[in-house]
Amino acid sequence: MTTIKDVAKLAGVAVSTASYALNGKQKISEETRRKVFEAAKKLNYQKNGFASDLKSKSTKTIALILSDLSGPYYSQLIQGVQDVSYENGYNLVACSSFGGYNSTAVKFLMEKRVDGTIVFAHNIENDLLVQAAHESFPIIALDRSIESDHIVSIEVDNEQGGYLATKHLVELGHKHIAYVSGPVTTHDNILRFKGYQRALKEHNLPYKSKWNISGNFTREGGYNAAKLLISQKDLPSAVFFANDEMALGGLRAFKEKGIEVPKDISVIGFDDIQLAEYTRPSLTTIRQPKYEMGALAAHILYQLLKGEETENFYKLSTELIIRESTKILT
Amino acid sequence: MTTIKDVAKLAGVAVSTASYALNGKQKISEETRRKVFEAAKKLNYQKNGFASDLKSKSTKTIALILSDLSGPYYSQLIQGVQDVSYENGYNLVACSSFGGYNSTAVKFLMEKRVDGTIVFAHNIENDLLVQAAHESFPIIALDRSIESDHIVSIEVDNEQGGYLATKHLVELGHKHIAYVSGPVTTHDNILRFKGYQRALKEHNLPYKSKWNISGNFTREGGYNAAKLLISQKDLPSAVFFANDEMALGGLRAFKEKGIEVPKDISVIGFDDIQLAEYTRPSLTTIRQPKYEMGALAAHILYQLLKGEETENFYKLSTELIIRESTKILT
DNA sequence: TAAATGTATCGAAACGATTCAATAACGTAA
DNA sequence: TTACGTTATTGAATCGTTTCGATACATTTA
Repeated sequence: MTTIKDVAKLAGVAVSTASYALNGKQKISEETRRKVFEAAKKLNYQKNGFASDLKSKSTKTIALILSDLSGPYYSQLIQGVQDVSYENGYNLVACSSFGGYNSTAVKFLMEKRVDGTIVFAHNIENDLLVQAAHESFPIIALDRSIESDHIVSIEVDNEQGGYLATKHLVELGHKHIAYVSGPVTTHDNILRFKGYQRALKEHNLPYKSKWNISGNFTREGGYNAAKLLISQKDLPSAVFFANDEMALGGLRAFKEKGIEVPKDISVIGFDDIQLAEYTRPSLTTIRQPKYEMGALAAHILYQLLKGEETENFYKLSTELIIRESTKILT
Repeated sequence: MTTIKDVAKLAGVAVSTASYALNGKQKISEETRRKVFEAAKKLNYQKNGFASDLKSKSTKTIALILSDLSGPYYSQLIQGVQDVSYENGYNLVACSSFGGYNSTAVKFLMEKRVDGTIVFAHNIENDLLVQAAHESFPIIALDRSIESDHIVSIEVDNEQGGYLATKHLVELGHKHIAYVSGPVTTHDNILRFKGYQRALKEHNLPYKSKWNISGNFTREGGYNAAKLLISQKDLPSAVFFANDEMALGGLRAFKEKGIEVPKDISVIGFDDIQLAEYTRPSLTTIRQPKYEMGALAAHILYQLLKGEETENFYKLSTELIIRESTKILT
């Protein structure tokens, strides 16, 4: 590989001069600048990014860490981050935390290969983030709440979302509302469930534990949960699936058993994934402001990188999207 | 930030000893190893990735360059790349070529911030790839064909796909088959169109230019193209949309005008995007082997990085997926 | 006991850029 | 002519690692 040394030699100038010329940083005569660029072109010179970063201690790049790079779920979030990064003239790379401690994500976090990062990956523990964060390496943690210097947390108000979903069903006249949960220990699930309970209580509806079924946040899980509900004696008149994927599985299960949605049973999901609008019936759900979340995260990160002050906790609210899968109880 | 120097000092050993201990590379006594790790932990030492990369000239990381990070379209491709990368113990980062010459992608390409790269982004020109590729920096170019050292091209057989789609319609008895094209200059579109023409010719069907409408590969474009077809006098009995997005737009246009698919008109797409199976009617289409493409690309890249020989051109074939949007002409 | 062998540790050079402080070159004012 | 200011150029130090070759010391072998 050709280095700046080679360029300098060919151009007949000092290495430092070549560097100044190439970066346009200091007064360099038109004449030598030309010579340097000519030499660089002739040698097909390209600077070594590492060497440059090492010296200048800045990469003008941030990383977005996701638990799964390939998830269509993230698409809008990424868009938000991307747009704001572009505006700020920063580079963006995405990497996955798949593989836990050996993952690309952890490598980027620990070895500071970027100027800062946005983390949306629950398989990375809080401790690790706390350890990695630093004055010169701010971290934005999405969908969790961490109390630590140089870390800003952004959460969607899952409790409010759970409440909204349940309230919608209640207002349609439903009194028997099942809740299909995600993994019971997850932050998201706990809060959504809390919102569900709050709405029930507020409307004086009893909570029945037999209507709380675990679905694991997967399509398959939702399918099985719905099957289980059906096989129990009295079917509720509405089901709140704690995410859309599970709701999709649920819709399939109901269809297979000849139970019509929304005629026989109302279904509501959570997330508003892209597919939600294309299912038959289309899915009523709680929209998470994903684009906004990404944009906000990036925005705050750039503020921190500029040394500005910010809050260290933000909460975004959700929105009820009414489609065809819920209707008034007759 | 604390450096290895600090660690060495605290542990009372030489810098080189600390490095050996931390990396487990050379014989180091249990005693000093312990001292070094203790010091590192106490100081919360984390190595500087740049410095390390600079010296060792390898990052154990590859980049996947996409024209749009957020596109759900890429999901399976990414999955393929990710799986193979994980098997090979390499790190993967994804970056976008949005922004052209100022994009993150170009920075990664030119400054060699990774060991090699897979490029699936048409807004990066061949010349740039040729310039960036190097013995120590192999590039896999997807969906285009480049003749150059250290670049391997992988293409989906678009011509065959176009042929397959058209043949399917012909075999269903259709004689009047429209083609809704993408941007006319794009590689993909040209080949798909070629396949369409070959199938027509092979079955002695005439090609009518009024049935070749431009749809720009977008949903909106497909919608407008379908509208245009409808407003022309004689409607064809089948339409081949050069991608699924346009087909989606087309379906909407037909529905709005009360033209039933597939009763009144058959529709076929190209790509087999995730939504294709959820539209009403679900979409008959040509599946591109995206996962396989990603996996193959990664596989070849790792072969090159190991210094092994490979072909420098690969072609993958497509598959007809029959769903509800096409039927026998009655 | 001296020589040979082996092991753990160390010092210094290197990677390829950036940047500070020093110098050279040159025109201008005194 | 000398002194000075300005501007373009340079040499050398530096960033934080890795790694080569040297060294010191302990152990085995002849």
